[in-house]
Amino acid sequence: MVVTTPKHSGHEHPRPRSAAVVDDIIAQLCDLGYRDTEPRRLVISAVAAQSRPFTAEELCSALPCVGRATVYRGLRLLVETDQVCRILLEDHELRYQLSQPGHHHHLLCGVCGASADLEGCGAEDLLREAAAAAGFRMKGHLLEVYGECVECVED
Amino acid sequence: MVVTTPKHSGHEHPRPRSAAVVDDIIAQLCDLGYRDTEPRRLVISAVAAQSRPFTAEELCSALPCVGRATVYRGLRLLVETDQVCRILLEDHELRYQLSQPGHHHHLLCGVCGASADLEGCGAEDLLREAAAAAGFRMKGHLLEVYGECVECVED
DNA sequence: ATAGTTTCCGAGACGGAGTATCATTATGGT
DNA sequence: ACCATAATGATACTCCGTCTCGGAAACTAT
Repeated sequence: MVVTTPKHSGHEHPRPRSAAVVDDIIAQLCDLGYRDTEPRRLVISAVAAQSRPFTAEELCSALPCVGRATVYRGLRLLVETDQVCRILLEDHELRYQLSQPGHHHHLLCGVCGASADLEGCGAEDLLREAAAAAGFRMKGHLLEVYGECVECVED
Repeated sequence: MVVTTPKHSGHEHPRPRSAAVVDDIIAQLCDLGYRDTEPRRLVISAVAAQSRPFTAEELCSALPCVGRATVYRGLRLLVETDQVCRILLEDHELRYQLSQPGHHHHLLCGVCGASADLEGCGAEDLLREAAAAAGFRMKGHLLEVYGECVECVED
């Protein structure tokens, strides 16, 4: 089942099909010196098939023929290479999602579990200033926004 | 009501007297229907004695004569009653700190581990707007700021 | 191709962090 | 003092992720 579930947004450059996504990511990993392996492809493929932020264990269940350690390793590699981002829910549950590289935050729906990207919200500068006012040099931050998405608000 | 003078004689910390802090928190808990117990006082006292955000396990080590489960329960109670706040480090380590009640964020120094409160930074409104622009109704958020504190920057 | 080198895999052991269980004890209202 | 019940503490357990290590697969050089 190759289902590319489009996300909320409007202007979207045509998302390659799942197979292409896998090839693309594998290519990038190869450039970094990592090998092109079957289990790795399966992990990437499963990640790409998710329409919602997912947990590592969910991924393991979705890949019964791939070792648990391999799934975790693959996931970690994808996070380190900025192909997948980590999402922290309100209850501190850790989830993952395929992401466009680059710094961004997430709007997370507590009802349906959907996530939407939030970019260029300008909060960074504000925080850096506020931190500086306290003699603090900001070097990073963690930000997740919780609430309800359009569909769930309407119900 | 009996006000037990806590802790065996010894060194005092330069902050408001630990005993008073303990009595105050215990009083609030009693108002909520919780009992005034010795282990509970020990936990609160140990929490109040910390000068930096601490982990639950650190607290357990600091209280060898209090059961681990009791320390965790006490900590959870303090968080639920808004006496103690949770702090999430960059590596996702969970720490705690005695806090003034009310919503606020933390500036966390990655060098010395110190934390400073950040209030009224205005980021909330900005986020709410940005979320609304995506048809998202914001109901909460998680925000931690990482960097270096004054002293550590100066070194 | 073939051999050699190195990464990667998978099964399971392991470890940290927090919760559940449950018999026992302590607390506080009467 | 009595007693219902909240709290404690030892420990078992779950969950999630990493580590270990022998064997397999993938790239490299020949």
